[in-house]
Amino acid sequence: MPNGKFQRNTRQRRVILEELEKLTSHPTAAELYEIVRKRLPKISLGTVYRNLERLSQQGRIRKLDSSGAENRFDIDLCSHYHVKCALCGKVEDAPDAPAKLEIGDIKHLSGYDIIDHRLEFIGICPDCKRREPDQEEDSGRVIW
Amino acid sequence: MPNGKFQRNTRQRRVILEELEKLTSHPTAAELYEIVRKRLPKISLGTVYRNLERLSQQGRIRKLDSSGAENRFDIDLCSHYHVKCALCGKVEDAPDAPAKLEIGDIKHLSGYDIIDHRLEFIGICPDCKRREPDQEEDSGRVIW
DNA sequence: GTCTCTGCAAAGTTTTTGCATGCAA
DNA sequence: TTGCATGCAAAAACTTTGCAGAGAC
Repeated sequence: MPNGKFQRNTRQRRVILEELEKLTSHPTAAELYEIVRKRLPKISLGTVYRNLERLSQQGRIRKLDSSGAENRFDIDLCSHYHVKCALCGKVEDAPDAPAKLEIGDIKHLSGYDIIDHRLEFIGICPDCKRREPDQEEDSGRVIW
Repeated sequence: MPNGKFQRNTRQRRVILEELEKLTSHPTAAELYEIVRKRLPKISLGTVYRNLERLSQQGRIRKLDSSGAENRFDIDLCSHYHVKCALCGKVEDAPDAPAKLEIGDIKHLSGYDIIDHRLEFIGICPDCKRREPDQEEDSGRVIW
């Protein structure tokens, strides 16, 4: 998939990609910036954004921003689903649901040519379950 | 579902909800602001945001922000799926896929207690198909 | 040497918030 | 009257961009 433009292989881009690969959860740009900064203290947030954008245009990573103010990024090795915690906002990979095949077969819908789909489960993660066994009322953290 | 707080039934909130009900697509806060402004010229963007937030906490509408910079809002009459245009970013309702039952049965996943799920199809809408029969390369509008 | 990428900082967007006043109940 | 909601404007949060210098090839 030609992007038209020649791209340099910079240290910054390599480190960003490497750190993203290490993570099982999917960080926001700011979170990734903090992580990358441990290895490249002088890197700027702008560079992180620019690389994330470029990598996602190349299809090497994917923008998620499934719910919440900030975008999150994911290594796009193969398509898969996500689970999101309704309380803390964390996003992790979910094992492929059996529904995958069925959904993947849909090519046309409401006049649209379907090229992809995204399935996200919303729930309470183990950490949050432990932290607050049952928590209702408006906590100011309703994300969806 | 108690929210703890007494809520007034203001003209602004009513109009926001009414206009949202009229739409088949799911607007951003700014789009809705422009629409509502035709009926209430003095309403402020802040009020639209505050009401959208409150309504979504009550569960009367739902924040989508499925992909893209801005959040979108949807009347949450019953749960359903969405189709999003990869080119123009428009979001519409999709007919329930047969997969629904299957997916809905999943209650636990990766240690999470699942309380909901969201399925979004990504494709090219009829308008965009007409406008640019086939369009690749970086158009500066890659949304996902 | 050429041309892309970076760091920095400024600017742009989207969303939230403080405060005095307005208005529903 | 009470106190939540509004309008306005300022601030905050997140993202993009311009530019001169650095670095990849």
